[in-house]
Amino acid sequence: MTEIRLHNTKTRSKQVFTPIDPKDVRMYLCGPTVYDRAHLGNARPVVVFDVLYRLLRLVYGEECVTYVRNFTDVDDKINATAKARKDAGAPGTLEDLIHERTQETIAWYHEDMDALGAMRPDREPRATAYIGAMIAMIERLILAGHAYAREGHVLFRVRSYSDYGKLSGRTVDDMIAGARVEVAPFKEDPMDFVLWKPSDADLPGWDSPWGRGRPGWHIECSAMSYELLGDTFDIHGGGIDLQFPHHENEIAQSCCAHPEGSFANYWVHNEMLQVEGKKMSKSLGNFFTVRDLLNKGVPGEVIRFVFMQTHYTRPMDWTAEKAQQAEGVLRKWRALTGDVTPAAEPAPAVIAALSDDLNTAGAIAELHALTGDPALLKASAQMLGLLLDEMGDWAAAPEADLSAHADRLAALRTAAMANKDFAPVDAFKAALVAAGVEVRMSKAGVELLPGAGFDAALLPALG
RNA sequence: GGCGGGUUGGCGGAGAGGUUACGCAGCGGAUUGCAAAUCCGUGAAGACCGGUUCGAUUCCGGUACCCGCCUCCA
Repeated sequence: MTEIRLHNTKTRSKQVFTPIDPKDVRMYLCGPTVYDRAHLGNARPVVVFDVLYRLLRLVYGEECVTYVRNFTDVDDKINATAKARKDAGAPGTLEDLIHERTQETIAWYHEDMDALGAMRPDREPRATAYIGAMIAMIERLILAGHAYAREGHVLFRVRSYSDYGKLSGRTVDDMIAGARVEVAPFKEDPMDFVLWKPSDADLPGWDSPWGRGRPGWHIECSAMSYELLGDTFDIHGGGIDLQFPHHENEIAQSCCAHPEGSFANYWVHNEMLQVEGKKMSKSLGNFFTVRDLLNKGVPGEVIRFVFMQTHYTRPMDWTAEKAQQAEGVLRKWRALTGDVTPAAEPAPAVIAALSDDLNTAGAIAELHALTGDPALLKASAQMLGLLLDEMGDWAAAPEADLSAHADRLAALRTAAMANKDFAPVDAFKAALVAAGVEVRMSKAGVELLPGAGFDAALLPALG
């Protein structure tokens, strides 16, 4: 069996991956808050963990891997959008409008991530469907002395969990020193975080032993992973920005509510995305969504390829130049493998690269070495979620019958060869090139191919 | 202030204590009326200062610079 090694944030080292049960490998990824279109940074973990999912399925068997990615559909930004719609006169209750908003955002998310060649996880639980499980977990925490209710809130008692801070390598006292935590009079300790908070009439809420309210952000992942994967599972993933406080809090909640388990054995974090060397942010004006890129004509496959050229533990810089280069490579490979039947197995070198902590850049380097064997190239690329049949429309040559132009060019060339005046044939060729046609003239004849920027309207007249 | 990551050839970007990464671009050649495409070949690196070692870009320490998190932004 292929040995997979992963960088485990928990131990800060690359470790051999040993599943709890090779017949049931379980992975949880923190998914999006569904308040709007996913931006490009949201797509990075999706692609990273899609590659890991594909690798696990290959190594352990397709039926032996369970991949869970949640939708956070309880959020103030969602509430704000719904409220704005209601204030603008939209029909339905606030809850209806919230549901409407999250439904449409989830549909967008699926569209956009599908375009990147990301497989859908096995389970995509919505937080709102697990409120009961969250309340049950909070009650367990209170019972065990790890949480306390105050003024309609429930807070996690950080000092009650001695391992708090272990994942992110900090201690509670360190953090108090930096002290950028919300101070609330009802907190026993400034580091204590919210498990449950009260909702007023303008906010969505659920009945609970502590009154009508809504869950804090961290509890949903603890509750859903417990319900779907159990008290101990294999891999927990997400962006490195989630390491603290989100994942730290998840660990505290899960381990205190279910001390019989050990929660996630391997923590895998992807580094952040930058755009042209800078952090993507609205204030810098370099903020854009996956949909923006797709609409600009950047194929999802190109985005995926660019992502995969950088190791997931390194910051990834998105640049227009990389996208252009990636497109060129993919175009070439697609032309090479177009109607080829993929080999039965991907190349061992590609699997070896992936198995070494998801070395996608190394895997792509191996693909370059396979151009002499299109069937193997195709099988290997498809294992990585590239060169898939369903995502190749962008690379198809535009349909155009250029035979009349080819004949004309051939005639002009024949004449030029005879009278040594190449000006007319050069002019005609230049016009074709300007229309996006690739012109190939050899001693065998003339071949015209519609290229990437082909525009039939620009074709030269035949007269 | 606390914690963590990074610095590789013109550009992007990996692995490995000693042997060609790879891709793009460049250069030379074949081919072409000229090109394009294709094929063949090729130069080019490891922020800085020390240490360990027969030997370090790869291990250790320090310096500089960059970046992320500590603000429910992946």
